[in-house]
Amino acid sequence: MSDLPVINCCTPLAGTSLGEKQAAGLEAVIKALADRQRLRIVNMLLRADGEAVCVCEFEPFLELSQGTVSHHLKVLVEAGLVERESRGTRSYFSLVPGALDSVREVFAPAVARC
Amino acid sequence: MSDLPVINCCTPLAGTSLGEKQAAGLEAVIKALADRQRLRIVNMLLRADGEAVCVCEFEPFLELSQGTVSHHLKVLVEAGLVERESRGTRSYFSLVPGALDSVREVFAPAVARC
DNA sequence: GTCCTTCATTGATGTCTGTCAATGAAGCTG
DNA sequence: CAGCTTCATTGACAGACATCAATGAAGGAC
Repeated sequence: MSDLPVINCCTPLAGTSLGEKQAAGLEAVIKALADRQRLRIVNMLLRADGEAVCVCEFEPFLELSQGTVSHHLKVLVEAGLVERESRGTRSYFSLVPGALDSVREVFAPAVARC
Repeated sequence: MSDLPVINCCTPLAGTSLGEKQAAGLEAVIKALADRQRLRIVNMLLRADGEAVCVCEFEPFLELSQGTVSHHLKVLVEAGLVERESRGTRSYFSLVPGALDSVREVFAPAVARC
């Protein structure tokens, strides 16, 4: 599982026939979002409006063990939706600009795109 | 697992703090989309442009056993994304109008909505 | 240097899920 | 009616995944 490119723009679901391989790529990104705790993480990051958020802020909100929080963040990073930044002994996370937009576009109707 | 209402409009992720319960509702819908075969089904339905599609058309495209195809369609129906219609001995499926739009709106940025 | 804090990783465990083969139910056709 | 077609459901099984507790790694404070 190398680094997944975030969904290619101009590849909406309504476009041409979706083969197994392309579907698998899309699946990887959507799977990263298909978990309630990770949705809450994305929710926090959206509300932070671009600001990076420290791991220590997620933990009390999610009420999960520290290791589990770290796991969820890793999943989001590997999906290309979130990026990590180290500051001293802490880690800060923020949304990759435009990543969620790409997800949104996948479900756009079959009209003019990009 | 009773019938899931499709995501409420005006409930974007960028809105207020997402609790466990709300996150679980969203999770259910996105989980239904987080499978490559179901993505391909949605892809076919989008390309059908509102027309209902027979099960027997999905099967050769997906190259899965008939029972598995039936399973995937059931998941999409229970998520509120797709609806089933019986004609004689056949079943036809189509996208629930607006359902994907609701998914899209969930990932909208924190600006003007609805 | 030693200690503490913060985070990542590992290993273990129980649950969920995608798949198939087999069976069941419901509608046509003759 | 009997037989056939189409689809849904069931049972079984392997693989994936969310979670925790425990351990490891790296940076700051003293």
